[in-house]
Amino acid sequence: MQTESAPFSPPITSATAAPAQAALLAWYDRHARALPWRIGPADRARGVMPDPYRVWLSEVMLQQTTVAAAGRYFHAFTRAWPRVEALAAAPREAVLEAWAGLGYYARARNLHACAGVVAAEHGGRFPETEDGLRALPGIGAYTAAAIAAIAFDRPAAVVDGNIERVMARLFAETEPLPGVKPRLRAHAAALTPAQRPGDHAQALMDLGATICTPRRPACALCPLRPGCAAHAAGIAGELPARAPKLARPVRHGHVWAALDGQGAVWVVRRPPSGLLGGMLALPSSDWTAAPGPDPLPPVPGAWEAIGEVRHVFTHFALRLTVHRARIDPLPGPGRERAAAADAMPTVFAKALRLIG
DNA sequence: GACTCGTGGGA
DNA sequence: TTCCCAAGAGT
Repeated sequence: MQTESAPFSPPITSATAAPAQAALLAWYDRHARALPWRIGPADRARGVMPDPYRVWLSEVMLQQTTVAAAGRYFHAFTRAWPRVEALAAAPREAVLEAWAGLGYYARARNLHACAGVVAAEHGGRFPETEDGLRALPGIGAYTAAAIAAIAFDRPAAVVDGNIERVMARLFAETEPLPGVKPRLRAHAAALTPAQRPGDHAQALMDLGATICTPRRPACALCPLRPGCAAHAAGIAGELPARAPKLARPVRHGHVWAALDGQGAVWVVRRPPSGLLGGMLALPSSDWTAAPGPDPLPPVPGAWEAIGEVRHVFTHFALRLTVHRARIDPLPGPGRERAAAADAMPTVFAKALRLIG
């Protein structure tokens, strides 16, 4: 039933929330992105609901991560572990290896821990309430609300970066992030409908990803334009405001690639928490602020410095001097080089590419 | 509230 | 090249 939305104009209030919600859902019915983990609006209207396991898995993968990057990993994970019980039963090392390259590795550690709790303490079923979900490892305020809304159609106020941006513009909130977050959350909660809350949340995220974009928003195509205070003021593209960001320091370090005669490379496992925690790696020095003299290699040998790898983490940049030597037999566990690169965080994969 | 914690793609 | 930042969580 396609109804002409009633007129609404800024500021959106309880009196005009309903027309805005209707306009948004009508737009979503026509323009929803087809995503591997999503049940589209047409199927949902027929009562088809998504698998909570797949919703959870996708939401964790999508934390601070693009849809394009998460897609490949989503297919690999669902193929290897189709259900939460299978993921819970998998060795931790296998899960971390499958996550290698996707970043923010605490997500993988928490993912495996969460699967264990759901399988062991909840009979393999995800809790349906925000509070129940929020208590699980790796599920914070956003992810709990997203799963509750998308998987269980609960009217939870879902607030991610997209929705923060949409709310900042819709209500012309000019105070910078992160201080303005509580106000944006309140707006999102007030706009959450009792009907189709899952589609509403996904509609706002799609709108933020395709129309209400960070730069040069396509306001001409936006179903919420009639009620958008920022558009009315001509400042949509400038919101949300953000606190100025700090410079990124540079750190320096060394990695050693010990190779045997069969093309295997010596691999180590990093400490279980902290940066790249629990991940497979090449032996490396501490990473320090100044490029001091070459430290002692982890084993004696004919080490040769063959180049430098540059890599950027969230809060610092890294320059690693890469050393190579023939060490046979290896001093510890080895792995074929291409397979090792696939199982390691990107900074070590770069070093392995360098040694050719 | 302020830090820590990855990566790749686009402008 | 450089900057921005994308479906945030844990401490």
